[in-house]
Amino acid sequence: MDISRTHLIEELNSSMEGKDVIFGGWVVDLRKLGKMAFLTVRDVTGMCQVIVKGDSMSLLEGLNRQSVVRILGKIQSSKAKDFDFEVSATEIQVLAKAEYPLPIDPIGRLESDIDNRLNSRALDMRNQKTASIFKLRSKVLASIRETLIKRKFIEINTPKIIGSASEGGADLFGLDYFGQKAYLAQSPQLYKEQMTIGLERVFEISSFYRAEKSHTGRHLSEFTSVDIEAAMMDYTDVMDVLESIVVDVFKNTSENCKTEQQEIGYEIKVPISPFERVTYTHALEELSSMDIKIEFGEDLQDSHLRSLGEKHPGFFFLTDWPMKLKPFYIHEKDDDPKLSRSFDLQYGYLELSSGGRRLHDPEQLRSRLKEQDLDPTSFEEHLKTFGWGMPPHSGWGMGLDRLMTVLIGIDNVREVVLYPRDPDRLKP
RNA sequence: GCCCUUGUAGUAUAGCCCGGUCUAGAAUUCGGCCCUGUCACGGCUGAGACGCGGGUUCAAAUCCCGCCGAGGGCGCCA
Repeated sequence: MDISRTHLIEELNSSMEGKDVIFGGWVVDLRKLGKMAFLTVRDVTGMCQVIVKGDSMSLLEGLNRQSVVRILGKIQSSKAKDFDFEVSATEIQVLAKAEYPLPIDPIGRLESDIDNRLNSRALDMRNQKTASIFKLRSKVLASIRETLIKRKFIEINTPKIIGSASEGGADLFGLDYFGQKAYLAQSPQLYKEQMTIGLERVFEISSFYRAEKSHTGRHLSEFTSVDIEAAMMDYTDVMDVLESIVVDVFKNTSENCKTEQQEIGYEIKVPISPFERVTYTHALEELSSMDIKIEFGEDLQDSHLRSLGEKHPGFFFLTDWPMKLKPFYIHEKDDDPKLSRSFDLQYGYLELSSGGRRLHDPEQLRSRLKEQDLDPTSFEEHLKTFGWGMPPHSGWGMGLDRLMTVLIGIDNVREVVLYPRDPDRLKP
C-alpha cells in the first residue's frame, strides 16, 4: 500500500492551481449534496477542503468521518468561505476506517466530559482544542530548555527508581526491585544537588511520583517537574532564573502560538516583571489585617493562601520562610537564623514552585537531619559527596502541569496531562 | 480519611424539586431516500437511553436505602 504524500496540508496553497497533489489525513466532515460532495480533511498541519463531483462520486463509497484517507487530486480555486483553494479528488483511498460509534465527539461540537475524554485520550487529540493544549505544552518545554541552556544549565536525567525513602515528607510508591525494597522518586533533590559538584548548573524535566490520596484539581500521583540546581548562586539568583523562565514561556507562547490560543479561546497575557516579593513575615501581617491570625512558624493553609492570593492575584514570590517549615537541606539567613533563604513562587493561591539556598556544609547538614528526626546514617551516600568540594548552591522545583494551567487559564491539571494518574485513575 | 454534588441513547442534554401528562422530548451522531457549491448544508425517514439492586406506592426516570461509577472541595502534599 502506497502511503506516501507529496505535501502536508499547510504546504498547499492557491498559487498551485492545476497542480496534482497527494496528501492525507482524517476526514473531519463529509457533506453529500446528491451528485457532488465536500469533505474536509485534516493532518497535523491544517485542514483542507476536497470536492468530489460527477463520475468520481463512487469514490465516496464506504467513506465515513474520522477515517484515514489518502487523497489524489488537483488544486483548484474554491468558492468556500474558509478556503481559497480546494482539491478536486481523482482518487480517495481509505487507509483505515474509524468505527462507529466513537466514544466521544472528536470534533468537539459537543464537548464531552473530562472522564470520557481521558478514557479516549488519543481520540481526544483530534479535538483541536485539546491538541492545541499539547502543542502549547511542547512549546513551553522548548522555551524552558532554551532559557536554561542559554544560561549554561546542563540537562540531566536522574534515577526514578530509588533505594531510600528516608527523605521524609510525602508518601512514596514502593516497589519490589529484585527482592529489595525500592521507591519511585518524588524529587531529584539529592541527585541534582550532587551534580553541582561537576556540572555546576543542572536542570531536569521529568515525571515524579507521590503516593498521596489527594483529590484536587492541582495534584496528581505522577506529575512533571522542572528542577534546577546551580552552584555559586544564592536563592535570589535562582528566583531571577525562575522569573525569566516564566516570562519567556508566556512571551514565546503568546507571540508564536496564535492559532492554539484561538482554538482554546484564551489569550495568553505576558505577566509584568519583576514579580512582587513578599516575605513570610509580611504575609502574616497582611493576613492579620484581614483578621486571620497566624503564629510565626505556622504553615500557611490553603485557605490562607487563597486570602493572600486575593491581595496578590498574579505571580509573586513568598520568601524567607521559617526554618522549621522547610526541609533539612535549606540554608538559614545570616541575620536571622530562624528564617530561611527560601521561596515559593505563587500564582494567586496556587503554589507553582518552591526552592532556596541549600546547606553545603556536611556538618551543618548532619545536625539539621538530627533536628528533624532523620537518621544521618541513611543519608551517607548523599553526605559523602559533600566532602568532595561541594559548592554553595541553590535551586528550585516547579510543577510544569500547574504552570500549564496558569498559562491557559484553566483550573484542572488533568486537562494539560496526557494520561493523568490520580488515586482513582490508573488507566488508560 | 472527611464533606458536597451527580449518574437519562455513541456524545451532550430536557424531564426529577412537586410521582400519573413519559408510548421519555429536542440536538448531534449513525442507517435509508432526495439534493451540483456545501461550509454546524438542507429536506423526508428510521434506529438508539432512565447505572445496578432493594424499598415506598394503585402507580417510580421522578421519593427513600444500599452498591457501583463520575465530578468537585477539605485534609494530606520534605
